Amino acid sequence: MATRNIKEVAQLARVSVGTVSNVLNRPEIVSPATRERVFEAIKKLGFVRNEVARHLRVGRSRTVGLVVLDVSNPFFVDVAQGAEALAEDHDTMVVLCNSAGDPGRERRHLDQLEQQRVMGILITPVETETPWLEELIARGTPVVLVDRPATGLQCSVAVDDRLGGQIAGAHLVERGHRRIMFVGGPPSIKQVADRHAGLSSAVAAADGAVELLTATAPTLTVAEGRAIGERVAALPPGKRPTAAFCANDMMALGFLQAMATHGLRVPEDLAIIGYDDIDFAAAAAVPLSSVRQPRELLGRTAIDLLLEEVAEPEQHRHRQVIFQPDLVVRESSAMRRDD
Amino acid sequence: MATRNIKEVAQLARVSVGTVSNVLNRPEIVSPATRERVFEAIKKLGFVRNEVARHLRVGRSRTVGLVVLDVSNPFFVDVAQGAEALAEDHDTMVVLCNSAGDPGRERRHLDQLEQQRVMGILITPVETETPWLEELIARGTPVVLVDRPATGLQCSVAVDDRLGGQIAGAHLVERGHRRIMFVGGPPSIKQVADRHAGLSSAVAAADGAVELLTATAPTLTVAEGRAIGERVAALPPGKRPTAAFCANDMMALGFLQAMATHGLRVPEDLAIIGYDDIDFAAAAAVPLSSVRQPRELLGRTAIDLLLEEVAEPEQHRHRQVIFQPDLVVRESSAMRRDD
DNA sequence: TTGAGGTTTTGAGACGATTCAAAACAATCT
DNA sequence: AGATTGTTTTGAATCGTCTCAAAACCTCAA
Repeated sequence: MATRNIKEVAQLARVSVGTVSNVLNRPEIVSPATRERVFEAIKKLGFVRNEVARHLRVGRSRTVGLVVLDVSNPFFVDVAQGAEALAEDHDTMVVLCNSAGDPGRERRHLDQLEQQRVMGILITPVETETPWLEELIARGTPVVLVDRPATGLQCSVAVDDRLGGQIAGAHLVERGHRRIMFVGGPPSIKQVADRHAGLSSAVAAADGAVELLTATAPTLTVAEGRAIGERVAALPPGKRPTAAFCANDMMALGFLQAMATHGLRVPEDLAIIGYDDIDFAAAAAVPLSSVRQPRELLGRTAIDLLLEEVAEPEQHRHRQVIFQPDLVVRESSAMRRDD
Repeated sequence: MATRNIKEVAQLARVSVGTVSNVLNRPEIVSPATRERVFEAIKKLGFVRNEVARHLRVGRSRTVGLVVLDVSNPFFVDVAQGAEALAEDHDTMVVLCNSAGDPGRERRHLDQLEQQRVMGILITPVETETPWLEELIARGTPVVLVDRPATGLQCSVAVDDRLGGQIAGAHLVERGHRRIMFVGGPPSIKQVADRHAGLSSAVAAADGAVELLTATAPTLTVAEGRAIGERVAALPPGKRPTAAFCANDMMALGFLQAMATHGLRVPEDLAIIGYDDIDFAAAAAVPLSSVRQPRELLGRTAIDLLLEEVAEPEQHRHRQVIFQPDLVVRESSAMRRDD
C-alpha cells in the first residue's frame, strides 16, 4: 500500500514538512516557486492528505451524522438530500444512519458517531426520552432534532404535526365524511400522536357529528398499511369508515392497495389521505391526497442550525423552528360525500 | 467541551495509559481488580474513546463508503440496507454517498472517502471509464463494483442485465406484442445499454415479426418516464407501441402515470414492464410487472467480497459475482394480446 | 556595512490512542 | 535466600498532520 505522507512530499520537494502543510492549507503565504515544487511532488507521489491525522490535530471534523427512523421511507431520503445539499456548500460530509425504529440500533449509531468525533448530529429519535442522547449532548456534541420539537437542550426543526392532522381532518369533515379512521402507529412516536391529536380536534369541532376510529400498527410501513386495509375491507359496509387518514404515505399506499385487491373504490367507497407527500404518492393507483411537509427544507434548516451552533458555541441560543404543513388534494379524497 | 482522554482516565484510576488501553482492547489480560478500577474511572469521567486517534495509530478504519447513482431510487436504498446489515455483523459502518449521476459529485465523494482512509469503497460508477477510480485503487484502497461487472482491477457484484432485458422481451413477444418500445436512458450507463441489448435479442429472435422502438431520456427518473409517456400517449393508435419496457421502475411508474392521465388503459391499450421490482412497483396504479434483482443480496455480497479482500490482501484474487434476474408478472403486462 | 522591516521557511511540540520490550511483581520450588 | 517461571503493569516511541515561535533570507535605506 503506497500511501504517502507529508514527510515524503517534503523530502522530494526539498522543503520542510511545515511548508508542505502550508501549501495545503494556506497556499497564499508560500512563494510561488516553492508552491509549484511542492505541488509537483504531491502529484508525482500521488499523495492524498490523511484527513484522520488532520482531524486529530485540529480537533474538529467536517462530518455530520444524520440518524433517521427509516431510510426506506422516501420522506427521510428527501430530508437527507436537503441536508446534504447545504452541507456540501460548506464542504461537509453527511453520513446517513438508519435506526430503523430500533432504539438499540439508534444507540449504536450514536456511539459510533461520537467516537468518530463528528462535528454534530441530526437525529429523529425513536423515542421521546433518550437519556443517552442527553448525555452525549452534555459531553459536548451539538445535536439538532429533526421532525420533532426540542426539549431545550438543543435546536430543532419540525413541522406542526397537530396542524397537519387538523387540516386533513377538517378537509374530510368538510367533504361530508362522518366515519373517519386514523391509520396510525405506536403513540410513543411523537409524530403519530400529534397527527392523531390534530385529527381528533377537527373531529371534535364537528360537534359529535363525526365518529373517529383508530387502528394502530407497530411500524409505519407499506405492509402494515396493507394489513390494516385488509381488516377494514372485510368490515360490513355499514361498519366501515368512509375515510382513512394514514400516519404516513407508506401506510396510505399499502392501505390503498388493500382497497384495490378487495374491489373497493377510492374515493367512492373510501377516501384516503396520507402524510408527507412523497413523490410516489402522486404516482399511486389512485393519486393520493397527502399532507405535505417541506422535506428538503427540513434538512437544510437542520444543517443550518447545526453550523450556526458549531460556529459560535458560546453565544448560541437553541432555537426551535417550526414549519407549517399544507394539504395537497388529489383524487383519493377529491369526492364530496352525501349520505 | 468536556472531552476526556485516556490519560485522564489513567490518572483517576491510578494506572498507566498502557493499562487503560489494554482494558479497552484486551480486557482479559488485565487483572480483575485494576480492570474494575479503570471501568469506574471511565464511567465517572464519561470517557468516550477517540476513534480518530485510534484509527491513526492502527492504520485501518472500520468504515466503508458506498457510492450510489441515486439515493432517491429505492433500489439503491435496498442495496444499501443489505450492505449495512452484513457490515454491522463485522461492526463496520457504511457511509452512504450519492453521486446523483454526476461524475463531479462522484469524484468529490471518492476524494473525501480516500482522505478519510476508509477501509474500502463499494461503488456503482456513473461512467464506464473512471480513471480516478483506477488511480485510487492503485494507491491501495480496495474497491468493489456494484451492479456492474468489473474490469479486472477489482471485485464486482452484478446482475445479468442482458438476460433481464431478454426475459422481459420474450415475455412481451409471447404475449402477442408486435410493437415494443424501450423506455431508456443514456446508453453510456452500462445497465441501460445491456437491458436494451437483451430486449433487442428477444425481438430479433422473433424473426422480424416484432418492431422495436427506442426512447432515450437523460436520467432514469419518474419525471422523465412521465415525459416520454406523454409523448407516446399523443401518438395515433396505429403508431403507438403496444408495450413499453422501461429501464427501471421509477421510469415505469412515471410512464404509467402518463397513461392514466391520458385515459389509456394498462395493460389493455399498452402493457408496461419495469426493472428492479422496488416495493412501490407492486403498489402502483396498476401493479407493475418488473424484472427483479436480488437487491439486498447485491449489497451483502459486495461487503462480503470487500471484507475478504481486506482480510487477506495478499492472496486475494478478484472475483466477479453475477446473479440472475427474474421476471415478476403482475397486472401491467398480464394480458394476452391478439390482433 | 549595518540595521530595520518584511517575507518565507523551518522544526520542535502537540493531538489521543496503541504497541511492545522491559520492568515490576507474585508464586513456587530448591 | 535465591532461582525460576508466569503474570501484570509501565512508559517511551509511533501514527500523519498542524501550529507557531524562531530562524533565515531579502530588500532597501542610512
